Amino acid sequence: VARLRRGFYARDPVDVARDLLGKMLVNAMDGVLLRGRIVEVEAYRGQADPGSHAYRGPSPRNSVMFGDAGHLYVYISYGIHFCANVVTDRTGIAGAVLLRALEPIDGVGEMEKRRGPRPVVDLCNGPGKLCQAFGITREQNGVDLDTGEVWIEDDCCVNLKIGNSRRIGLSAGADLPLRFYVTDSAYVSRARPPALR
DNA sequence: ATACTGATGGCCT
DNA sequence: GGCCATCAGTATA
Repeated sequence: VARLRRGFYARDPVDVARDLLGKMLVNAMDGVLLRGRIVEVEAYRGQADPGSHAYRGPSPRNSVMFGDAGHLYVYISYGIHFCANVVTDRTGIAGAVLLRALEPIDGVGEMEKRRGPRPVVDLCNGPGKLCQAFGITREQNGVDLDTGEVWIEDDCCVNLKIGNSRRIGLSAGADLPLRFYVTDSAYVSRARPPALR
């Protein structure tokens, strides 16, 4: 049970994405310890990835994607929800991994309080849902996972069967197979992933 | 089971 | 003005 360090994140986003499956997202911001196992992610590149926020170069919104690896990139989705990414790759090279679904482990009561009463399986099975359950907002944009009150730790979870599909909800870059998920998990955002084409 | 829709902020051309 | 890396609700089968 050790916090992942910056070196883990400072690699190609596809490698980081695959290696994040099975790890624990931890939030100690509010005095309650929230913990969830990462079961679904998507990799985003910068230039060369038309589905990425960084495709057209740096901007005020995407600037943390171009910064040091191991920081959170949080943005507002559809004006209502938040989505949380982990910044990857070398400084100056944009790359990120979107956290799409978690299996709730610790602090389930607190998550239910924030999400409203519903089945545990529906607490964190989507990028906006897990941000709501964990209390992640625009305020956490740029938080350092290496030193901050939010981090990811290794849970020694080996033997995972990893599935691969197109990314969800995109038009540009929709054909790239950059979504990864734990095949047997009931906590992913969709039972049937979009076909690879 | 799939299909649509409204909510709603901010970034983009 | 148009377009989203979404979600919960409603409708139709």
